[in-house]
Amino acid sequence: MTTLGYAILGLLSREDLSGYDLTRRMAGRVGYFWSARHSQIYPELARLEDGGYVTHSVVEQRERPDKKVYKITAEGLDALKEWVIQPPVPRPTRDELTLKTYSVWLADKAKAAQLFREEELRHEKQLAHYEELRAWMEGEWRENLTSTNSPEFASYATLRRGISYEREYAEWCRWMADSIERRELSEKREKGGSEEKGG
Amino acid sequence: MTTLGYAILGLLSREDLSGYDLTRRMAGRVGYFWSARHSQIYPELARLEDGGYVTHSVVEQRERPDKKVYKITAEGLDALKEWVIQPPVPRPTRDELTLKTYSVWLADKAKAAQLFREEELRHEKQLAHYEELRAWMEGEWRENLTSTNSPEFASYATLRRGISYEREYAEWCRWMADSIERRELSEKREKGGSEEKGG
DNA sequence: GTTCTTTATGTAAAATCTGACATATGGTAC
DNA sequence: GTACCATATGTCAGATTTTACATAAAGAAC
Repeated sequence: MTTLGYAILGLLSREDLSGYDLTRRMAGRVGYFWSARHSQIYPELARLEDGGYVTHSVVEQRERPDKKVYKITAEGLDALKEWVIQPPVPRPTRDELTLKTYSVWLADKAKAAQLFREEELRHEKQLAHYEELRAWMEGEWRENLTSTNSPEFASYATLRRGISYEREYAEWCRWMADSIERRELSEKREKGGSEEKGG
Repeated sequence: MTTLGYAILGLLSREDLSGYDLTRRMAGRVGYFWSARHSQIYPELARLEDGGYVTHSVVEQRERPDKKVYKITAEGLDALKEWVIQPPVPRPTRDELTLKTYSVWLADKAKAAQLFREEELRHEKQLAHYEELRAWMEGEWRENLTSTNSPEFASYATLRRGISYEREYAEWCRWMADSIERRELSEKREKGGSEEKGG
């Protein structure tokens, strides 16, 4: 079983869904920390059905094409429960912006500062969106959040990770942009202001 | 050009290295936020040389096998400088522990709490290691860190990202473990206080 | 009526990455 | 002397992921 398989089972454990529904979910919610295109999802669903983890039934629709709605089986639910408590396989963290940072000493400083400023904004926007969701959840789900046995708690916990992740990232981007701007300014001042720059 | 190619150029812009050296670097430093095995690095070096981004010379050694030492070219350096200030291609964030969290409502709570406790420890250890490096850098590189034009500043900036990333992750794991433990306790209390379980 | 969009399900080619296989030098441990 | 380890460079099979190709129903826009 692949991680993608468990991601799909995680969604199907909450509600029956079609491949198309799953594809949309994989661009939100779970998709904050896992994602897949439909070209990965359809074949994976076939493999899951082969393995007995899901079943499907065809639902005929009037004003839309027919769809296959997938349901998790008892075996699928057991596999998912077991997977959840296993330590995650260590995967290397790949982050292109941090990799670029390693070579930032070579870069045009004005453009570099702008890059980090833009990324700061991007992460702050995502953070603001998450904070809205959080406020909504804490209001709407007040009772459900008191029990770790509710899917609502699980969604909330995932969102909390998203919030602290985005906040941390935005703050680091701000520190980077500030650092570059501040030091460029002080280096220009040292040179005497009206001079041109050199190597 | 692939991101891996730029990761290699980033290392070669600081010092000439062999494929073997690069492989070791990719498991540290840069490797904190990008990594590759030697089976990826050797073919990529050949492609980089094909594209004119690097050249190599064979260095004969007495007590070890000969090695190919790679050097970045002017074209390679230009490409790297340009890449650094380009916005990173948006990649989906994949994090298996957070994905597991989405299904934690199904899990055995004692085992789930233990999982997050272990992950908390793992990230705190990594954090402690990074903090040591930070203290060393701030002492040893005091002068170099005042200029954004030094590779030392770039290394330090990358490390700062590592530090805040690990701190954020450890804190969230702690919050998760605490939440699960606290709520499990209160639910047991509600069921009838005659059986007392620890703290 | 033709084009565009949303819903809906697939396949295929290519890129990327991991894990295993393969070879060779020379030092140290037993 | 032989087994193991660090150095050193490669290939190949397979898994994973992305991008593009492909089809089809029905409504909405022009």
